[in-house]
Amino acid sequence: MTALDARPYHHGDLPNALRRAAAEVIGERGLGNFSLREVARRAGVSHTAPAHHFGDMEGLLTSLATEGFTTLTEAMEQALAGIDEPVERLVVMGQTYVEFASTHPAHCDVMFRDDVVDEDNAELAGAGMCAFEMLDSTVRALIESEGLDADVDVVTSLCWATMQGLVVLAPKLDHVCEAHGRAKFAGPELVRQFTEITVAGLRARRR
Amino acid sequence: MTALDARPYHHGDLPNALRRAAAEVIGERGLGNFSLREVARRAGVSHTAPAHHFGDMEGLLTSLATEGFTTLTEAMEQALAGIDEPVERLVVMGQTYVEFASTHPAHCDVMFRDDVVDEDNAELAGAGMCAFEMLDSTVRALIESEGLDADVDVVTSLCWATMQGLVVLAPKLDHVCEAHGRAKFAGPELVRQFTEITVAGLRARRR
DNA sequence: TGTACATCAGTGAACGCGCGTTCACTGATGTAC
DNA sequence: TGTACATCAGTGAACGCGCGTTCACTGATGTAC
Repeated sequence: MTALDARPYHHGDLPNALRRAAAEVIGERGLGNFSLREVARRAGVSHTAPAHHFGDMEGLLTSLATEGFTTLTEAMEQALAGIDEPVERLVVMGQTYVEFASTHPAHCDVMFRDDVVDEDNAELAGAGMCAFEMLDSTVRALIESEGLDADVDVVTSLCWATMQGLVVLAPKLDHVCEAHGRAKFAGPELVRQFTEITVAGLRARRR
Repeated sequence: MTALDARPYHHGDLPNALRRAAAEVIGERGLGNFSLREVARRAGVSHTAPAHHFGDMEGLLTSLATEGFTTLTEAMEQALAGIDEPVERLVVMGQTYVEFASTHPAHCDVMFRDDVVDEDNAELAGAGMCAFEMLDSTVRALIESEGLDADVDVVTSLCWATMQGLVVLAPKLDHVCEAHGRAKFAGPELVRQFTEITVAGLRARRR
């Protein structure tokens, strides 16, 4: 146990503090103006300290992206608990993803930006694959349980791309709706409609 | 007419040269490492020259984004010439968009990055709206001609989000396919399948 | 047709700034004996 | 239980660099009279 007098020399949980600070910096200044020094400053640590844990900026951002995939996967697992019906699972996964994107924008910024992250990092690839597999297995379950005539990869890609696009376009879509004098979209409801249209399309093709 | 001796003091078409150079820089170093000085260098002009045309970096990138929307709209108009059937129009629009994204990655980077561009710029907003209207009117035509029970905004959003997501995820999807030992996706064919599934879903709901 | 002048486009030196990196260092912790 | 030493985590000064901005300037062009 450390004494209570002032701050100890060792931070105690610097890696986590740095990730939190990094997310903050990305949120406020954008990835374009990201700097390791600013992150260190916010974590209350000298500007050379991060190197001990992450090497350089790419290392820190890779770690942040990995944390993003892990957090997303956990949120999905929790939201999906007790839900077995494949279509409903797809809806909930989509809703969780859209929700995650709005509460963790900095993580999202980094998760799909290969130029800023080490794509070959094993942990990152594993965490990403893990999230992907959740979607993939649900799509497979849907296709098999209903005997649909569809390629798993195509449908998985369709679902993922749709959610990804929805997240990216959300501000723009709201903007357009405003210009058209219509109400803004409610995220979860839009996800449900997207999913149901897609599933209806797959079922229709089976006949 | 200027004489042929050496380069003239005035560039002649600096705004265009700067946009081309900017796209080059973004392509090679990413938006994160973008710099006005590097752009000026590539355009063969002093580093203070761009200010006369674009003010600052935001001005130049806003102009690049506007050019992106304009180019995209023109490409779509050309590709759609003579095609009247709404579903086929949607397919071709999607294919043109995906194609555009792969041939103009730098423009795309900038077109949907509001943090780097002046969102209130009238030209940019107009060019963006113009592209959006093409999609929107086609979706409206589809819904009306087939008497579908669907909200125009929802379907437009669905189409746009799907294409947007496809573009962003393309490298990642290819990567996953490789990992699964499957062939990579062919862009245009995937767009067609996505569109047909969505349309089938809309038709199924009408019944 | 000529001249004067305003305006526009581009130059290049100078500046201050924040950045990443390197370096020699110190403080804390764990482990071998 | 104690001591020595290696290792790990963090410091802070110094560096060189590319950046955007400012400034006084020059070269070219267009227009009024």
